[in-house]
Amino acid sequence: MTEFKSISLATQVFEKLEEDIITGVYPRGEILTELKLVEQLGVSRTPVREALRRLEQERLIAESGKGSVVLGITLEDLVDLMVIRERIEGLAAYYATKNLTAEGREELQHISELQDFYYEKRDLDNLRKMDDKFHYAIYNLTGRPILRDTLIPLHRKTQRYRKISIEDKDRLDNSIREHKAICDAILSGKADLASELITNHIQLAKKNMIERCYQHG
Amino acid sequence: MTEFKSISLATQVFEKLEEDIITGVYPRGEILTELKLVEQLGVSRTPVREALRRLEQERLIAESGKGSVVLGITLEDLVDLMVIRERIEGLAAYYATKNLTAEGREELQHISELQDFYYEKRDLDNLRKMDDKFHYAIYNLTGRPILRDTLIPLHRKTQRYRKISIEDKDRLDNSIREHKAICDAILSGKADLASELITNHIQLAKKNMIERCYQHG
DNA sequence: TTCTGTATAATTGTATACAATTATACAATA
DNA sequence: TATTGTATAATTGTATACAATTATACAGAA
Repeated sequence: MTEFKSISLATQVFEKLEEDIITGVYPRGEILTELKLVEQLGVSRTPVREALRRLEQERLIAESGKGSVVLGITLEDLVDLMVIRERIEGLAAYYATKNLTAEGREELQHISELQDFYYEKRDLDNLRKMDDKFHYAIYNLTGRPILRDTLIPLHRKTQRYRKISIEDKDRLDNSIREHKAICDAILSGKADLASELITNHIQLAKKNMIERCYQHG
Repeated sequence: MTEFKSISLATQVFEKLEEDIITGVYPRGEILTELKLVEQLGVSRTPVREALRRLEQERLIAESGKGSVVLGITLEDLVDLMVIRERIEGLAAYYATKNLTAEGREELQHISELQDFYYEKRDLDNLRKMDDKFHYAIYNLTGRPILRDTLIPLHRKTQRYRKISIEDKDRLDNSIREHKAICDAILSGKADLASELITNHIQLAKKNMIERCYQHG
């Protein structure tokens, strides 16, 4: 049986605001007041407040005397996000390889096939989602909560700029090739190789993102 | 004039619970229900709930159907916390050196002197607090929010095990010496040296913590 | 003008009532 | 005994009233 779970309004509000802040719908500097969000989202203050406290904890907003100010992700932040990932994501790939389970193997293969499927269709939106799924799968397969919970927000916060990056066809092609190579390394138990490949992958992604985004911005 | 700021109950509850979970007052696996906390802390459910949502975001607790289950920090977590710090804290020291301000310089000198003061008095509790202050000062001096906000929780979560570690006199002595050397490097503008020294510092701290804590636990 | 005080409005902080959900105990049934 | 259904209790989810705080505008004094 499929697992059902009613998602609380507080969580829905959090996820919507998180997405909108990360993708820039709410620009840096904008003031979010509880009342405004209550009217805008049609829920009471309680779930709004809980969402705001969680966003604060993620450093996506900050209290500002009057309302919460949106911090969002700057280009300077992007550089740091990628530099940190560059330094620790190899570790995640290493552990994922060492702790690979049968289900993990299947999951990675499934993601790899889906990636091909969306690539054939030139479906950029879903390809970006596959990038999420691919990296999240690795984080989860590590079996190391600290590593996973450190990396997930770092990856998620790059979302806005990744979107811009994969509009570059060359980069998209390379990215998919790199994913495949990493996948192969993990599935064949080559932990050190997986680590090295993912570090290179992030380095290349960083380079492309920064170049393109500094032009756009 | 000194800056006053009334701290909300929600924040006080959060900080107390965070500390108690990290230091093990609430052991891993314990169930926290809102009602229990309301009675225990003498506040209403609203601030308790906000605190719980923030703790969830920090992955110190998790929902469990019935109440929130305490996750806390395991020894395996400790290893990962230190490995990650080992890989990125050098970057923080580098930026702190490059972006050093007059106030930053004063702050570091002040912390260094206070450290000597408490060392003379063999005041372990305050010495641990100086370790916090020293590392937080560096994180803040980077001027890089992502780096700071990634490192602060990683450092804070090691608290319980650091306490055990500095009961070892040799380790305490070395730790203080290492702090001094890092401080000197930053103050004299040697960014690469500061980076290298702090990486070694964390590596040594990690080694000691793990050895001692695996005995204790 | 610039500063200071004060009233007012805007906003957040807290408590609590009630609704909805979920777990639990226990009886009834196969 | 094992399983299912149902009532009950425990718990969380949400809305809202009221309190406290904070920002703002504006008048009056230096």
